[in-house]
Amino acid sequence: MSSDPPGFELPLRLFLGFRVLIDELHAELARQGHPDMRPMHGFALQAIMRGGDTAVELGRTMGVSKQAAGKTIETLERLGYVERTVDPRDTRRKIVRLTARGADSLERSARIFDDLRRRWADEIGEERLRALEADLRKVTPPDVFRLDVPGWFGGQ
Amino acid sequence: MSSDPPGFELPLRLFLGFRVLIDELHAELARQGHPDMRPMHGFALQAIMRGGDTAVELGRTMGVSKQAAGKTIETLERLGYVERTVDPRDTRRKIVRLTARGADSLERSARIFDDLRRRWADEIGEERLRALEADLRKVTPPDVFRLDVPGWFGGQ
DNA sequence: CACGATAGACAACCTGATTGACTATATGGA
DNA sequence: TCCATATAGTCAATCAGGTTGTCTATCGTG
Repeated sequence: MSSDPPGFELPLRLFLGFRVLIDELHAELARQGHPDMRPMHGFALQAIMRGGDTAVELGRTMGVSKQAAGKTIETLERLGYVERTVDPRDTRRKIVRLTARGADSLERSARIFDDLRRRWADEIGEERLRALEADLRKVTPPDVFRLDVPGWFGGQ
Repeated sequence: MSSDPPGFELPLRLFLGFRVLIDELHAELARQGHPDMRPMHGFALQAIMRGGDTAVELGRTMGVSKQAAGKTIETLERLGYVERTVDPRDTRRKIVRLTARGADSLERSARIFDDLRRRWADEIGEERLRALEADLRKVTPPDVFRLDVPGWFGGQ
């Protein structure tokens, strides 16, 4: 009977797989006119689309402080991916909205991710890829957009 | 015929899987007497064991500058995970070595990772888990320790 | 023995996160 | 109606971890 692989390989492979996909996404995004996009920006834009329409909301969705979310929005605004307008019904709030450029980057990202998935399917087989996705769904939280992603690696 | 899942789910699931394992590792490490360990520390300690016995070497192994590696070593030294001695044959070099505490943290990590892997195997089946690992090996770089991990997310 | 390469340290700077404090605006209850 | 409290956004200080550039000490070789 063959022994199990060491447990430490699994997280590393998961991370490497993630990293490979994200790196290829951004290499291709750069080729398609979005050289300034960073991994975090895609997550933030997604979070903004799904109801994170103010700094506080975005912070809640991404699991960071409202100040950090505000800085991210500032960066995205400077890069031309979002714009802010005041909420006429509550002048404290500043509504964040994707610009055409922001929407374009998300559409291209979706297409590129589909292409990358197809390449993995070619490599390991569509059946195996579906199984891999189904298995990961079993061992990860259901809501894929509640990432709490930024800064959890290494920080404090 | 059923349509493919959207491509963007794959990287997110990979990341979430990674994150779940790392978070549980560190929760358990904290319970076992290593509350100060951060994800990066584990990688650095591993890299130090595998031939990264000076700042320059560690930097090369981890894909960061020697200055960044030096800062990491400083942190690990302050936390009591490594110690530095001068190389008697080359007084420029300062040899980094794991302390007993550093070695203990790696042994515990290995055991915890094995336990976590077993839990995944219970959940999705040993066969499926082996298939998942094998498939990921096909689509990721061979050397699992050359991560270039720090700072690639969001940087520039 | 002198010169080029290497190891480590120091400084300045960048990014992205945090907490704390402050201002302005809403909102709900006495 | 008015005041207390909660909320949105911003500013400032701080931290971690990364970068590049510079400097010194030491090594090793032609």
